[in-house]
Amino acid sequence: MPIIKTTKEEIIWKSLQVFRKQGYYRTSMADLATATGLTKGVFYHHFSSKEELMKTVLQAMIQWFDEKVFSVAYQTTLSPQERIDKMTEKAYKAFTNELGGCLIANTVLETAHVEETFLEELKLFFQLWEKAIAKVFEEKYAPQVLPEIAQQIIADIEGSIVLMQLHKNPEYLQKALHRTRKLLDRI
Amino acid sequence: MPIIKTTKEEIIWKSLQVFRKQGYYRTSMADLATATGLTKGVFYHHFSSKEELMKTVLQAMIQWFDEKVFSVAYQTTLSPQERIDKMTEKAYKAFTNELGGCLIANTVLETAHVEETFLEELKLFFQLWEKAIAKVFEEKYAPQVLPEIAQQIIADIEGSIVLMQLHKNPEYLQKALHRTRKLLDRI
DNA sequence: GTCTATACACAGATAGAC
DNA sequence: GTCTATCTGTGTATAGAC
Repeated sequence: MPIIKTTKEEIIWKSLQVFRKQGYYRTSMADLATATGLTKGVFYHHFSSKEELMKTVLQAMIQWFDEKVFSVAYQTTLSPQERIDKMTEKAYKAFTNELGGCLIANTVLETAHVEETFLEELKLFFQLWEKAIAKVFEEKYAPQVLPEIAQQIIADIEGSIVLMQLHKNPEYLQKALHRTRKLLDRI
Repeated sequence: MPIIKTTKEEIIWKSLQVFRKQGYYRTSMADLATATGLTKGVFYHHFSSKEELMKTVLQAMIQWFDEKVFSVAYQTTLSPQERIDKMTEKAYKAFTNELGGCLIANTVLETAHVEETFLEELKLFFQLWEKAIAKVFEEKYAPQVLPEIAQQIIADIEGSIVLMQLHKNPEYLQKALHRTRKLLDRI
């Protein structure tokens, strides 16, 4: 059996960092090859196209969030406050690691008006996020207002990430997450 | 005097639409030439580079917002409620015309980690926006909390634009603007 | 499986005719 | 001022040696 130096997992994870920093269109296969220490030839051995790679990266990102962040919402042995704090902490780390930012939101603004290719994955991410928030808030808010509460929280966080990126200051995100917590305490 | 078929103003405005739809990196000079009905040669006669064109476009966009939207905040003959409603209406139209979206936020996420080129313009936009909101809310909130109120409103709106773009549904933005109004009524 | 070399299209930008 | 033609670099993707 040949020794595999770089696993597919590692390629995906490193590619994700590059896409998140540079965006989809700005990132070339050469950039990705450099970042992973491979050649373009090897890259095309693993993935048939840049588009397929991006889809795989997005799916990996969504799965990671689902397992590590959104899943906390369903740990009903914890109180809503405890769940929000735990989710908040994990989300904060995820959105501020390396240079920071949310690959999903970046990709929405970059591609949504240009191609339909990634729409399904992008929508799934926000759908899972909204459901998780609704689960945590369901004891505190009426079912009719839950969707808008969740959308407000997501919008506040994503918008704060824009400001965070612009000013290179994580405080913007911190404050948004704090506002989320207050929405749970208020009633 | 030769007849100028396409004025610089028109080139800038049409380029803005293309940049907003496709993003900075994805947009080629050929795309811009097609959109304006000119040739690349003519384009480079007016602008020395794609970068210079983009800066000009961003500045035009900021000036437009400043004159048409943010200026309403300082019309102190109107009540805060009237000013918010007027600003909200204008902002809604600006963010939903054509395919919709906010060129400034798009450009932040696309370029902030890649190059410093447009940082100054991008920061100026949010600075002017924040000041305008603070002006409208100054009678209702304490000076210490005004910056965070303004940032929360901006974040909510920009995040809602992401969701609007993703689902191609302006209702997300509408709801965010409605929440802004409620922040003014609440106290 | 991993490399080098390369095909082919298109990017940004320029030259020079009219 | 506006066009056509073109330069040079880089993009995605592939072929074929090892």
